[in-house]
Amino acid sequence: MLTIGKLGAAAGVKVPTIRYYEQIGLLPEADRSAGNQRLYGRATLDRLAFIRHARDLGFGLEAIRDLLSLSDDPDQSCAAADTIARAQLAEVENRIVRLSALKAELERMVVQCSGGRIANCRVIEVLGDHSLCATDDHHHPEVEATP
Amino acid sequence: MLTIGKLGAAAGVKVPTIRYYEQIGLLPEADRSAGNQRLYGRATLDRLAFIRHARDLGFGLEAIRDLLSLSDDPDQSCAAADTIARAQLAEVENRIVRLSALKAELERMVVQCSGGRIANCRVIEVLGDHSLCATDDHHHPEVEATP
DNA sequence: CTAATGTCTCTAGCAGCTATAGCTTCAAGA
DNA sequence: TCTTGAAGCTATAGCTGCTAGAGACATTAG
Repeated sequence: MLTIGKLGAAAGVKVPTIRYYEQIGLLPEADRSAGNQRLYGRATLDRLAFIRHARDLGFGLEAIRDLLSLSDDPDQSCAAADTIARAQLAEVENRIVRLSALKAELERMVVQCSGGRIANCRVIEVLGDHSLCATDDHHHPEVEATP
Repeated sequence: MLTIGKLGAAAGVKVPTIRYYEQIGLLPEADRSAGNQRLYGRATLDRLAFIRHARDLGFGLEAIRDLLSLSDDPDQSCAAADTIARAQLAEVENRIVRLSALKAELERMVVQCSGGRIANCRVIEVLGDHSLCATDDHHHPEVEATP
């Protein structure tokens, strides 16, 4: 049996995070020692490692909750798990695309900065004037499409 | 003079967000009408557009606070602004790298999922067993380096 | 004049933890 | 055996960057 500290070390999760996961019901309520301290077995370690790994892959806690309940029920169809994973993949791809646009814009900015005074600073200038922006990826729907 | 709603529409920022920015001191306290409603001029519109643009580029509010105070002082050196922008660029690049690793991992997962039962689901399996993971990008410092 | 919209303040909530305070329990050394 | 220090406990508040709601006042169009 593991104390909460050992469990955290074994799974790479901080102690308060474990308690938090228990609180929101991602982990079951732990058994307690005579002195009221939480004790964990292998099953919880596996579950926590699962959660940690899914978090590392960017899944949200609600998605993880779903994945866990799927994994608790091995006879169910794989489709739901597949759907969740694909949604996560799509979101990651989306984020990469958007970040790449930001990266390009930031690069333009810093490359053009000549290192003089603020008055001529390209960074400040570009930030202040959206029309100097190359990518129009980040436009404002509220402004353009007022129904 | 603009009411808060017009200002928000003009800058692509929601009304409560403007009040929030005022509250945390990113925007100055607005002048008020006879009926106590906020009124804004060009200067605030520009400032808000600056903030919005910087947010779009992923800058945090504290970085924006610094950038704003720099832009208020045109004789200062550009170096600080440049540093902030470069830090932001570095962070964006970092995020892209990490997300790309996640993307690869998620792709491996969903491609290998044969669509059968949970018991054989690759998605669940990979999540449960870190060693099935190709990228070891997301390892646990707390576990490996215990001083 | 009235009705609809806009604005006001204030408070609480979201994710996903993290930190603090003040306490109890446990394990190891003298 | 006593003592110290680390680790555990609960409960609460804070973090970022907003967003949503309640209930009251202001403004504007018809």
